[in-house]
Amino acid sequence: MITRTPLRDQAYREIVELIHRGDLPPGTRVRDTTVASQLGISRTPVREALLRLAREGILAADMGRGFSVCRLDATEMRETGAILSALEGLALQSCGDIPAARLARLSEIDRELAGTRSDVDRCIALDEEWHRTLLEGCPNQRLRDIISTLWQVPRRYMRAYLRDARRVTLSTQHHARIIEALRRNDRETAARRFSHHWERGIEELGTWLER
Amino acid sequence: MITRTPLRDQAYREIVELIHRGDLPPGTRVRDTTVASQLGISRTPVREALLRLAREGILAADMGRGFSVCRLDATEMRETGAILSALEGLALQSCGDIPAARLARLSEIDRELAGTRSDVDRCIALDEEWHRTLLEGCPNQRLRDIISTLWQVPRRYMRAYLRDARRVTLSTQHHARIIEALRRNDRETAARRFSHHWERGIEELGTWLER
DNA sequence: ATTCTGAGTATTGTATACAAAATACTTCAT
DNA sequence: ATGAAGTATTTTGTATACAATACTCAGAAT
Repeated sequence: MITRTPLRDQAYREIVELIHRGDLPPGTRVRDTTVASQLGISRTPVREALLRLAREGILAADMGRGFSVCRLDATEMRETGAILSALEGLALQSCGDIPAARLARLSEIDRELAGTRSDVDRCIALDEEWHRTLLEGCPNQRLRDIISTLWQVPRRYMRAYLRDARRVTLSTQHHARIIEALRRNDRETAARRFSHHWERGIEELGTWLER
Repeated sequence: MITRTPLRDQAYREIVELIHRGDLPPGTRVRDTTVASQLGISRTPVREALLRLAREGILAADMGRGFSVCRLDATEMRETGAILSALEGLALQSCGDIPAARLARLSEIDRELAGTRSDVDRCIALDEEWHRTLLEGCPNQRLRDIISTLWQVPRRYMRAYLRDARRVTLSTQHHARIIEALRRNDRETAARRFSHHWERGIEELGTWLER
């Protein structure tokens, strides 16, 4: 089956890339004309993508003065963190039994994560892949969608933090303990450890931001 | 402070109204040109509003063939219901103590709800106001925002159900029991009853849809 | 030196134009 | 009548045009 994809979707992905690559640091103004000419398309689909990113909390849209990349803000981070924690918890619950193969894959990701010290981007990608893999079996499509959208927010904070801290604190310990509980099929404990993992992460990022 | 609001926001609200009023029943194609001329504005802000509604799951956007109002679907309803249940639970938890005045207001809404038998729209408005009032003190701005966006989905199902069932089953009993727990400051029980309330509602709508 | 002022430019929000694709309609063969 | 094929008409996605607002920065006033 063939599917033409709208330009706005491609534009969306490109802009997300630009932001996550750090080409557009927090606070930068994003001019639709500039992006449009960079991508070789017109303003219309670019603006549609920017509007979407604004709804997702990545960009700020002020009437009459266009778009800009949101500044990092501890409150916003804590807020989205709390939401993601709850939603990923829900997703984990509704997952059904997690096959051994997937648990093995999770351990595998952790092993690679533990071995990746210097490469910030790789670290974040692996951490996110870990979460995505964990919730792969969640049948609630919409939940998965909301989660992956929301993840864009903490990802920005993690990147800034890791860049700044110069040390990779993404502890794979928590991950390991969660996997351990899942292996025993103790969903209850796994969920509790999962939310604990989130809380610790949010706290770490929060105190760093408020330094 | 004066604030000009973008046309797209006004268009958004108008279209939401159209859908909720039932002028655009599920399955209807929504032509941007038509809406634009109805509202007396151009296609651009209308399309921006439609795109947003598509992201929110109210409209379906198929490449090359525009927008249409989503058909009612039990799975979708259950999915969003589960998410909303979790999120409103989280919001309730992070609310802090709920002042007696607000609890009184909740009872007041329930009283009015119990007395409103025939008017479907009024019922739904009251039910939603009840929820909004309950979570009024939630400091997590973004959470409140996501919740109110997601609410658009169940609202459509409730309307269809109430219209069809001809009887108002929106039991204020559950509400009363939640309020009772909150009066005793027993947040734990309140939260449990709250999620139970959601589950029952979802189930009722689900079985009706699958009739 | 700093703050105002205002012309000139850039950028935005919205309207319109246009080409491609989807839909509706007509015509003709069965 | 019914259905296929081809043509006209909408409608869509995207590009461009335009008017209004916001920014820039040189020069005047304090």
